[in-house]
This record gives sequence, structure tokens and C-alpha cells, in this order.
Amino acid sequence: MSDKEIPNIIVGRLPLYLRSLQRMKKEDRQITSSQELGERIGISAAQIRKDLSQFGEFGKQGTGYTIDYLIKQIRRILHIDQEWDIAVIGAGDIGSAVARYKGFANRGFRVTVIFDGDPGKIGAQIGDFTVQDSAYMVDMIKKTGIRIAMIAVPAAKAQQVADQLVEAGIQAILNYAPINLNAPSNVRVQYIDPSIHLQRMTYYLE
Amino acid sequence: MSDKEIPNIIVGRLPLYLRSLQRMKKEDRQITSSQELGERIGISAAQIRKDLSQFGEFGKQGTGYTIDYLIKQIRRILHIDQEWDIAVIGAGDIGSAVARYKGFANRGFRVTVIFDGDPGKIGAQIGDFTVQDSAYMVDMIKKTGIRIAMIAVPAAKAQQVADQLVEAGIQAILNYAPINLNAPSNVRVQYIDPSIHLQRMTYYLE
DNA sequence: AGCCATTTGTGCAAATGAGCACAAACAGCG
DNA sequence: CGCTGTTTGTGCTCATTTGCACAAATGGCT
Repeated sequence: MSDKEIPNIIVGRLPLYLRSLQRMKKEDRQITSSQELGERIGISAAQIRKDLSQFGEFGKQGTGYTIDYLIKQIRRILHIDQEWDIAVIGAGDIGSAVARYKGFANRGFRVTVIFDGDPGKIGAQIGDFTVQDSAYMVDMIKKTGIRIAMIAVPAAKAQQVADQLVEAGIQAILNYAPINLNAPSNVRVQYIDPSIHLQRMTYYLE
Repeated sequence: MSDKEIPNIIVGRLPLYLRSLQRMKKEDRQITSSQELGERIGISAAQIRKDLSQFGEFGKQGTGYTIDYLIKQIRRILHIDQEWDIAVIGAGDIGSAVARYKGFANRGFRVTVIFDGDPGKIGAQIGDFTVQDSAYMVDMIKKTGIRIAMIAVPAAKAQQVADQLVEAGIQAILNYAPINLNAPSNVRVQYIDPSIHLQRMTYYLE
């Protein structure tokens, strides 16, 4: 373990390890090995060991890894030993589904507010949330100090929303709109676009 | 250009190029260059040229790429010069949102049927679809010859659904459930899990 | 026609990533 | 307590991926 910067590709695998470990925990498992973990995820055991070794020595020779302990460590590394508040922008089908999604529990996140600019949607109830007017979005995000946002508006409006989010101080954006966003380099952006994934598969179907 | 197998990582970038090109087309652009495309996506121009050159010579020196032509070529390479029918499994929030999603239009896909096992949901109307009983899922998929499916059921049921889909002859699965699926190697699987993307970003937030 | 400004496709070198294989560490057991 | 069967962490090698840099091609302009 050194203090050199960790490659992105390794950081990207940690959440996969974590998800699998949490699954094992749910199955009441106590201990696992790099081999077992690798088989579940489809990654070589050596790679998992090497990835983890970038951050410390979490395993025990001859035994493997204590699931609970490794979960705790990875959560710490990924800074999800806390719960992050998330703002959802767009109360259409996707925004609604995300706002109601139970899957963030225990993964480090919690949707706390949802915005939309459509007068027909403002004030509507979605799960536990009342749709807020996006006219107040920048102010509300600034005031609450929320640092992560999900964009679930049509592609045509996504860049404009992103610009506002940056202005509001948002530091991480998960974008469901199928376009590339321009954002300053200190703002992280990730994308979810099902068509992209599907197209990656149809290449292999004749 | 040779006939050697194309690396996965290159195939994975083609959909990004395509999405950006289609966006340019919408902006009534006729021609682009590897440089411009690269700036939009955040990839070096050389890499784009090299990626594309794996499949043919699509550009013209001194000019660049004709957007329409390049779109057509990439669609052909990715086998989306046709529309693929998709079965959605699970009529909860995510399944419903996906079934109503307008974003597949012009990207090569079309949801044609949605299944659920919950008697309270079977027969319900979701957009243009009536929720089908998943008891008939295997038969219906076999009969219709659908080759791509999206799993939008709770994690606990996802593997079981995947097994049925494999039995039904499905060859590509896009899984929204937050677990790794076991599937034979001739069945492609891709994952969408927003928590994973969020965790990849919180690493960089202190 | 000749020149200039562009831009592609690609050979080659550099950087990055993955995997093998093994010493060291450990648990269980007789 | 020593032996056996595991499993980690890691040095080293191999493979993959990225980027540089340039010849060749092209269009526009004078």
C-alpha cells in the first residue's frame, strides 16, 4: 500500500465488491475469500486481492476476509460510512421511480427532495415527497448543502439543469438524460442510459 | 482494419459515439471531426480515430466524418440497423418507468411486453401495455422470439427470473436488480445500479 | 495550378492493467 | 508441537490500452 493516487478503474470495482459482500452478509455468511468473491462477480481472485491491497491489509492468510470488517472498510474508503442526501431533478417517470426506489437504503444514500418545473407536477405527492418548484432549486440546494444530484429531465433540458446544479454547489451528478454533460472538472458526472447498455450487447447478437 | 476480434472496451465506446453523433444530427450538423467528437465525449481524438478504424475507413482527410454516414455505419456495426423487441420483467416503479420510457425510439429498441407475477398488477395498464402474467412468460418469449429482456424485479427474485429467461431463449439481459446474475456465457448481461455509480463518485468527495 | 490549413489512418512507443506464482501467515488436527 | 491445507499480499512478467506524431489525402483560396 502506498499513497499514490488510486486508478479510477480500481475505485470503480470497489462498489461491486461491496454489493457482493453485502449480499453475502444477508445470506448470513461471516467469512469469504478472494476466490469466492471473484467467482460471484466474474473477476479474478488475484485482481481482487491486489485492488484491496491498495488500501490496506484487510484479509488473513489461510482464512480470508471477515465480511463485516471488509464491508466496513470499503464503506469507509468510498466515504459511505455516512448517508448522503440526494436531490432528484425531474418528476417524470424516471424521477418518480428513483424517488420511490427503496434500493438506496444501506448503500449510503437517501433521496431528500425532488424538483420539477412543470406547474402540473409541482406540489404533487411522490412517495414521501412533495414535488418542489425548480425555480427554488438553486437556493434550496445551497441552503441544505446537498452535494449530490440526479438529473431525470428530458435531454433537451439536462445541460441547463446541470449548469444550475453546478451553480448551486452540487459536486456529483448522476445523469439519466441521454446526453453528455459539460461540467467543471471538480464536479463528478456519471451516466445511466439503458440504450447504451443494450447497444453494447446487440453487437454480439447477429 | 483486420478481422481480429474487437476488444470489448472499443465496442463499449461505439454507443457513446453514436449517441453524440445523433445529438449533432439533431442540431442539424452535417460533418464533424474526431477532435470535436472527442471534446464532446471527453475522449482523445486519436482514440476515436483508432476505434473507428477497426471497422473501416469512414472519414475523409482534411474534412472529417459525414455525420449521417457515420451514424449509419455504427448502427450497422452494433446491429441496430433494425429494431429489437424487448421484454420487461417486473411492473413495479422501475419496470413501469422503463416501459413508458420514450428514449428507446431511434436507438434500436422497442419494449413490446411487460410481465409481473403479482395478481394485483396482472392486467393493469402501463402506458400502451397490459401487464402479462409471468406464469406465461417463458412460453410467450419463446413464441415471439424476443431475444432481449430487462429485469426489473426485486433482488431476491432476479436470479430466478434470469434462469427462466435463459430457458426462454433470451440472449441479452439488462438487469436493474442490484445483484450479480449467473448466466451461461452465451447470454450477455449488463447491469444498471444507480448506487454503484453514486459510490464511484463519493470516493472523490471528502 | 500551386499553396496552405485541415484531418484522417496508423506505426511505434509509452503507460496502464491483469495475472501468475510463491513466500509468509494462519487454523485445524492428530 | 509439528504437519497439512488454505489463503493472503506482492514482485515480476505479460497483455492490453492509450497517445504521439507524421505521411497521405483533401478542400479552399489565391
